[in-house]
Amino acid sequence: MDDEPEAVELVEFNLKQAGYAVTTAADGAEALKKARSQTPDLIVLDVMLPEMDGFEICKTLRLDAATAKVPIIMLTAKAAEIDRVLGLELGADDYLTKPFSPRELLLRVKKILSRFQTEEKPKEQLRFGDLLIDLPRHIVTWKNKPIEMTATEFKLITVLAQRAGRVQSRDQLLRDVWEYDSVIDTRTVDTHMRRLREKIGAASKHLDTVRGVGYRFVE
Amino acid sequence: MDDEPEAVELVEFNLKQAGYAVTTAADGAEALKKARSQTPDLIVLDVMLPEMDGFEICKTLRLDAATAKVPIIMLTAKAAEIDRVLGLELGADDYLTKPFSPRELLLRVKKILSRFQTEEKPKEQLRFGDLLIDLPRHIVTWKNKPIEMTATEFKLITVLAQRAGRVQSRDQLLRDVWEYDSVIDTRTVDTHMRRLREKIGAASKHLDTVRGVGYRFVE
DNA sequence: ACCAAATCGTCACACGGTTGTCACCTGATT
DNA sequence: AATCAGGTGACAACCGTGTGACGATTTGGT
Repeated sequence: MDDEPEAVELVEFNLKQAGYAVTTAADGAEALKKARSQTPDLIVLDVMLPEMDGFEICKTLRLDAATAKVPIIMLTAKAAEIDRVLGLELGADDYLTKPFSPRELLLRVKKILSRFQTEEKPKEQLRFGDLLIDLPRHIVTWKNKPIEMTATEFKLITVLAQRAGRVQSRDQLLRDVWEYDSVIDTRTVDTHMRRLREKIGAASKHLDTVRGVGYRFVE
Repeated sequence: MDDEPEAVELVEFNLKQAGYAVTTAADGAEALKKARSQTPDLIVLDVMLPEMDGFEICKTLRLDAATAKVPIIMLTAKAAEIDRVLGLELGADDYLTKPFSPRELLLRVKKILSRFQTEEKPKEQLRFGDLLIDLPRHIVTWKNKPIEMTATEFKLITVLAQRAGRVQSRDQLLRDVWEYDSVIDTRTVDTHMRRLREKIGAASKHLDTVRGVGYRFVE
């Protein structure tokens, strides 16, 4: 999130090289929207932005419950701004004065993330690209649009997503989705997978069939 | 409690800003004395201190019955000290490596305090658009007009609204609204939901049925 | 204490969505 | 070519929920 396209690209490139998943935004409004919908692990925010400046965005992020706890690293040109940036009013977690080296950025990112990862919480949401599974709300959305789904289908996609990457046999799914030692035909799983795929449309790319074994959720 | 006066001031300023009552101490002896006489809710302790170092103070605090149970956050410069700080010998509750951002400190303080103070005060009023639920007054209004409601119905809508967004199963509702290990039929919940919906009229748009799962209050 | 009204839990019924199964088809594997 | 695993369409049974009604209990007023 920056004003100079090259700078954005530089940050993006370096973080991606380091193995982080990166989303960028061209202006403040987009930044807020994306931060809200994706709740990232960390936000790198430039003070200088078109329309709404970084200070405003920072404050707004802190006020929204969805983003209040997301650590923020501010990019600033003036050393004089540092106090304000780190202070209570804005509440950024760290800062970098421009120009900065990619290595420096990575160090800060690593430090912040390692510090905040110590707080572990049971996952209430599963996100894979545009697909979001919200457990307590019992809602699945694709590109922020809700997908109608029956209780069984919801359970099925949840179990698969929670074991993403690992193949689940039909018997395993019957045990975990239908619970008890279901007297149910294993082919029933196929039918539910079909209905699930129909409903989630493009998101069905996440649902792999592993011939002779079972099904697998891929990221 | 720190060796560098500025750092002490920084911590003090930020904690006070956040609404905490703060007492400071210039050295270890003073720290021990104040801690014993005031038994604070939380102690922030720098490892580097004149005369008696933070490790010693920490141990001493733990030995004294008056302060043994007070949570301690240690400030340390060396990451290598972390194990010792959190270990059994010292038994600090959390740590921060310098330099740290004020926000980070606040987060830790909040986290620790919330862990030790199980007490949470729930909101007194819940507002969703034109719908207002006033807990202490035991009144529900829609567009400022009061809605007559029985005690059970009020409890029901309150429990649902307090967990707004999250689906509540019938069993969960029976536990939380009717209390007891209710010998009550889960279908009873349906009946009360119906009566509730009738009474609140248009506001019933907030009450979702999630088939096969339970009910959900939506904003 | 008595009666009337309100409240509460349960039941039976109806309706529509959901579910499990089957038969058939397609594409892969041998 | 034969076989097998999985996709697909259709369908009947079932299940979950909304709804109206009823008796039991509680509440409140006289």
